[in-house]
Amino acid sequence: MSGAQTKLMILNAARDVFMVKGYDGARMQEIADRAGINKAMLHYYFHTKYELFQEVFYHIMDLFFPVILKTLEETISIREKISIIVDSYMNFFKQYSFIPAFIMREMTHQPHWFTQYLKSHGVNPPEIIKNLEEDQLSEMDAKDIEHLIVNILSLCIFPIAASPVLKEMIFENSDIDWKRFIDERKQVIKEVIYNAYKL
Amino acid sequence: MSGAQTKLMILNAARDVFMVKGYDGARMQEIADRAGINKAMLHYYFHTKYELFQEVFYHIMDLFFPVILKTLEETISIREKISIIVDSYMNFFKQYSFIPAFIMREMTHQPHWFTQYLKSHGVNPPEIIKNLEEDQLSEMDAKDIEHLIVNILSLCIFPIAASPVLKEMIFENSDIDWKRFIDERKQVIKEVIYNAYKL
DNA sequence: GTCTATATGGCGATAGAC
DNA sequence: GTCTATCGCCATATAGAC
Repeated sequence: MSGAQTKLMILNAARDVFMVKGYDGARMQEIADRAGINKAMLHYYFHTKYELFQEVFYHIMDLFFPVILKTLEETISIREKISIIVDSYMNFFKQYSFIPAFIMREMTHQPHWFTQYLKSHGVNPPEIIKNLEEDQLSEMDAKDIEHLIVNILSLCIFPIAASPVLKEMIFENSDIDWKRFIDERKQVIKEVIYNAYKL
Repeated sequence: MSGAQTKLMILNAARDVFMVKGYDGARMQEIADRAGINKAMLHYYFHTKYELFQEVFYHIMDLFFPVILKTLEETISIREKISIIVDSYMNFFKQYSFIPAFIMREMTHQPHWFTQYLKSHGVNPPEIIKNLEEDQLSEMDAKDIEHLIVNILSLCIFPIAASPVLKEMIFENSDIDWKRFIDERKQVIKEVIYNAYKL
């Protein structure tokens, strides 16, 4: 098998294991088994566990972020931006529901990975806030916009990150009810924000 | 020193270490050092690492939950309940800001600890939702209340859990700005919810 | 590139003297 | 109750043949 193919199989296997076990809980043996190779080969392609984790982490972030950044740059109303961003988040989480919990978990482990990634991709919240403040016509100031952004992130991300508990406690682990709930949320989040900020 | 005192010192040390490193990342040696004893003593008071972690986890939960439960049982309007619960959460997080991240982290490790704790303390969301639906006078149905509860939890918990990233990205790690932001949030969350649901 | 075998170190846990 | 010393295991990582 070619090196590139093997490397990809390792990255996929590593992603699956890190996702469930976290960095400390993951075992190189389990990653090797899942990739169908032996431990020595892991270290041939990725010298250390740390290096392997970093590659996995950045690959996941690259799935996640470009969508959001692109939306923010479009020249549309704040109401439309919110609509597109909420849809983007929720559609993305439908497919990759494990990512919010993964990021929150490893954030406490290495908070700087995440912020360094964001900065290296040009994310600059103070600038985003300033632009939004100038763009729109209502009387929101910078402080209101800070809260607006955090509110949208909270409403989109938390329910997915906490889904194991919410699903069990509220819906007694019913897949059907949970799916219905998540499908409803796109519209619910938009209505909450529009009503709250009169957009 | 008396056994009870030593045990308490171990629990405090263990809490601090588990909080930062998580279950898998925590080291019994580090806990012992922080408690000012040696490793053998840890196993004298708590037979295994797992047993020690469980005691720490339940102690933390006991700080956290009785407040919320008591509020839900009071005979007041839904608007007043929301006000008290948001205040309780945010006041609590002011002192114990590490708890949301800790719970979310160990939730993925052992989702059942958390739900079992909730159930053993009489938390029963379907019943809470039913009671709220019958209580109040507006036209909210059960589905609306499910989302209302998740929305409040999201707005209160997520910003605290994600604080390392938010603080760095939005406020460039300024303690003053972050404190101001958190102080504002109590009122912001209530206004968002009241406006969104016309309460 | 791929394998087996092994090095090396750190971990949780225990034995046993005091 | 408290200590020192150590066991036994399992983790990451490497050496070296093919």
